[in-house]
Amino acid sequence: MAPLFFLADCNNFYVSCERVFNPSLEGRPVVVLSNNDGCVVARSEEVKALGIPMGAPVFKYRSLLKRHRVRIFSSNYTLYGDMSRRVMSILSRFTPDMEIYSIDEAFLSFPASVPSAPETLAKKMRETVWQWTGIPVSIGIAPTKTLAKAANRIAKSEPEHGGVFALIDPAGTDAWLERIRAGDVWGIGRRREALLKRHGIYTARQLKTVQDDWARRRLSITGLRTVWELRGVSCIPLEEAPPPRKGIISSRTFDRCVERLEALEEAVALYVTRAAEKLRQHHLLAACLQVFLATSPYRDGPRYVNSLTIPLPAPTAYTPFLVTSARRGLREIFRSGYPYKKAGVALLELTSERMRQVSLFPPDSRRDPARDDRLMKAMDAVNVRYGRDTLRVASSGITRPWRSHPSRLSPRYTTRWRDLPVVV
DNA sequence: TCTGGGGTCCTAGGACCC
DNA sequence: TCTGGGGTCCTAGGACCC
Repeated sequence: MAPLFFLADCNNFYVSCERVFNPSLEGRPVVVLSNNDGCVVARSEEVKALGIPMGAPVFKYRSLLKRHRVRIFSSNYTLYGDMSRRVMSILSRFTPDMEIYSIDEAFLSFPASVPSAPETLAKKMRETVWQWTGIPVSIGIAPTKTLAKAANRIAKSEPEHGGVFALIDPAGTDAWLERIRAGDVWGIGRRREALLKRHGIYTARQLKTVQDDWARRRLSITGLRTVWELRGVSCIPLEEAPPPRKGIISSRTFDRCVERLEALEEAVALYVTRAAEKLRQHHLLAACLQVFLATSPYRDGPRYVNSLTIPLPAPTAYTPFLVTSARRGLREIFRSGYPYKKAGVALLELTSERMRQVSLFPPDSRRDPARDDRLMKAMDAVNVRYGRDTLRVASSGITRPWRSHPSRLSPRYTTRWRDLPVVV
């Protein structure tokens, strides 16, 4: 008997996090915005009903948001990350076989023999998460991950099922797949949906019956897997241990255009600082650094997009060296006279710091890497204790006029003492 | 004039996910 | 005026090898 996949997915996760600590938001329209307060990235049901799509640019919907008195929040990733950890740790009590798929979703697998009534088990999971965190979760159950995703969609869209839905019996599954658009299937994005439409394929049910060689040719190997998974053949296994990370990116859109090289250099130095912090947090070293900059893809006028990949002489996590390399790279690709809207860096070719490759020809034999490590440890420790950027490289700027400031941030209720909610 | 076959590796770009 | 950020994987094409 094949195992069953459960997909537990938090409903409107960011909005739900805000509501846990601010019950006055219950039953009212709420959105959470992207990094620059530019786009809508989470919507309450009331907002979905207004027809505001995911990713909607705020400025285009300003009047609609205002008219319906939508409560607007900047994204508070510190809060969402902490709430996510709580939800995941509760889910993990139900099975050791769990894959955390994203900040608000986890796949869990059970041998088909174990849950005699999978829906009952799922309802128990749901109730526990709700009771212990206040976050509503929906759960889809099926013999493949792709079908579990589809089942989850049904659980969410049809509340009469109590937030849990199973697609287990193959005969019944087809009738449900008939009602799901092909573009809503996990793994079918905009481009593939358009291609499918051109071939008369509109529903998940139709997608399931395409010829294998056609799917392989037109949708690539990943698309063929999707088709098989819709048929109930599991092709995408549970990944319990997260695969090693391939890269760390840090980038930001500016809230207005930046033309000066000096400002871009500051921004890039800051992004490198953030990426290097993450690198050390994961006990990794980078052997390669990429720096990129771009004008706005939305504006008319001259466009310029470029990037440069710089191999580093030896794998490192030493911020000052990474900053110097990135700034040098930036100066190479910078062209004056363009209104830049975005810049960023990526750290690539990551290796474990325990496997440090010693160079036969160190770039600077007078430098002692052990000393650099100690300096970074000290800097990280100070910044953890006294707050981010207490110690930083001067090249990342002092006033940082190019930086955007989210204006509708909620308190960090669960991770900062002075933001702790008070019950009166 | 006529110019092989088989293989690996790297990169850029595309597509997808949340 | 104002449009997110951080990831992964796949494919095609070019460079290179013998």
